[in-house]
Amino acid sequence: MAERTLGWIQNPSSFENLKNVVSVFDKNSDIYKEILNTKLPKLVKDLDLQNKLISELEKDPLEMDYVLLKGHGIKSGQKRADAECSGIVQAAITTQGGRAYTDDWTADGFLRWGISIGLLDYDTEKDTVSITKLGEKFVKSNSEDPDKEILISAFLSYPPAVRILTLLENGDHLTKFELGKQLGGLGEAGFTSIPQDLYIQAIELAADKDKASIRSNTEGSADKYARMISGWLSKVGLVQRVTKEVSTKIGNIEYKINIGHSFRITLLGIKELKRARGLSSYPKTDKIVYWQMLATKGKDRDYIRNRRGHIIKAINNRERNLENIKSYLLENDIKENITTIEDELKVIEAIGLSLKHSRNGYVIDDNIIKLEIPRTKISKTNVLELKDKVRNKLKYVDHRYLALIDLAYDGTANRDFEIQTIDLLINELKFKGVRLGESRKPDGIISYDINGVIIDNKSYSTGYNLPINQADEMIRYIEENQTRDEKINSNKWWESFDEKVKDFNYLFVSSFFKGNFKNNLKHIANRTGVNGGAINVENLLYFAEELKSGRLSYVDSFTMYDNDEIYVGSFTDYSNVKIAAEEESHYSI
DNA sequence: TCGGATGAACGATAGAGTAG
DNA sequence: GCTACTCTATCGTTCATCCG
Repeated sequence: MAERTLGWIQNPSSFENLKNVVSVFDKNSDIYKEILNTKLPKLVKDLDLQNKLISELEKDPLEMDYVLLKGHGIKSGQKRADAECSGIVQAAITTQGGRAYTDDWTADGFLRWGISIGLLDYDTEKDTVSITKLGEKFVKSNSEDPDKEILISAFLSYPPAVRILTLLENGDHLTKFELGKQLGGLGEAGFTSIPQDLYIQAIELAADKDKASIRSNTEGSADKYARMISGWLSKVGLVQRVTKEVSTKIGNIEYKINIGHSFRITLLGIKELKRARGLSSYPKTDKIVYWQMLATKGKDRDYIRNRRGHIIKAINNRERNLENIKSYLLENDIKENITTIEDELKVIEAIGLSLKHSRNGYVIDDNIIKLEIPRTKISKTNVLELKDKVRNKLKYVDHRYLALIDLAYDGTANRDFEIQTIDLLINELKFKGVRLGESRKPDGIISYDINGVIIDNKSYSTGYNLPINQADEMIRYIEENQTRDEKINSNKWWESFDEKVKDFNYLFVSSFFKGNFKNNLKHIANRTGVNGGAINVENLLYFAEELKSGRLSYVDSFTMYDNDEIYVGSFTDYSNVKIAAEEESHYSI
């Protein structure tokens, strides 16, 4: 079975191009003829491939191979911009720069789009795509209003679009960040969302020349999904794009910026949403839920897809309580605790399914089509084990922050790890703070009353040994903060500390610590006279839990920096902290 | 900004190498 | 010479920001 991801679409937005792509599956369309007779012979240099693509297009019925539709990427060493046309769908789209074909990723996006909203149909076994009745109708329609009508019903069969409409339903005016945060995997890998107030802070603290690029370059995947879906919905009149003024406080000053990617529902949107739910005389709209849309990224992708898929099956049009869902999962070789199931239900809701909760349990009352769960048994990795273990211990901290575990172990996610760590400390907890994180600035700082902490984040899949150059960098920051001399560092990052902060500590945060890090912690303290510590992501979350539950006071929390690794030992029901630390290699996959 | 475009991470896979 | 396994180079998939 081919590895595919469906349901989440990054690039496509133009209805015209969407129609071109669906038209590829209609032998009578002009696009079909042009691709077959002109574009492929001209654009595909590799003659073997050209013949393959042409004979694929001449098949009857027209059920085409996903790989040949999408095409492939580049040979190693090549630039993407130099890639030749290698797929049928690539040839269906003329690019922004005026090139006669697009790249494999955008082609993949258009295929995903057509499949996800039911204009195209995907066969998981054969890895092929064909056109649906609705797709045929879309290709044949040749004016704007019927197009819109078809697309509205297509979008209403796409759960993430229903999710966006539902979030806006009560009249809220939401930005792409506010929507993205509540869409899909809720912050997990593949669904990153930028915390809005950190975005505002970043723009406000940046030099004028940098503001525009921060605006255009700071966008998580989920934020982007929200922007694209809202964009489609606004083109068919279900939502309206209205600039929103948002604000946040840094210190005692309130900063305001405008975010253009903000949306409201329209009257038509409310009406169509009701119709999709079957609340009028219309029948309920079927929901297209491919197994391939239940998770998108990471080693545990297939395991999570199965877990979510079985939970959906368990309660689709049948009410079950948590215990019964748990046993249903067990029958399908998935052993999970209640907390995990509760969190998964939130994700299922955030994907856009209609989850109802009553005294007797949970039910999804959508008519779900296309959901087929493969029978192969998959076990979870140690990172997911850790995540689910910590999940079970967090009663106060929002489980969204479990994403920190993914990020800490994902060596490529350093920036997001910094952002989400500061987000946890200032938005979920009561610290004041800022994420700094540019060159010659610490990753972030936090404070509470007179106490301040300089924070350094490092995401590493195999653990962090705090090398001496990183320790020296921390020493430099501590000394810069002590002398506060503009001549030494002109960016004056220390001014982001509240004025009353007098006592300072430092902190390293990573997946887990190993090697010589303890000596380097002591080295930092000896050199600067400032005490600090290192905390692994697991204990960071327990630390947050202790603070949020009130079992640990903010003032007392500053006594924990004693130039060693910080364990949250007082944690109830957690007697094996030390053991877990000694077994750290256990999580170092 | 809109509507994609890009470089890169990382898993999958095929072919080369090798122990037995 | 052959099988079964490992090791490596390349390929394919999918972001997570980037950008004309």
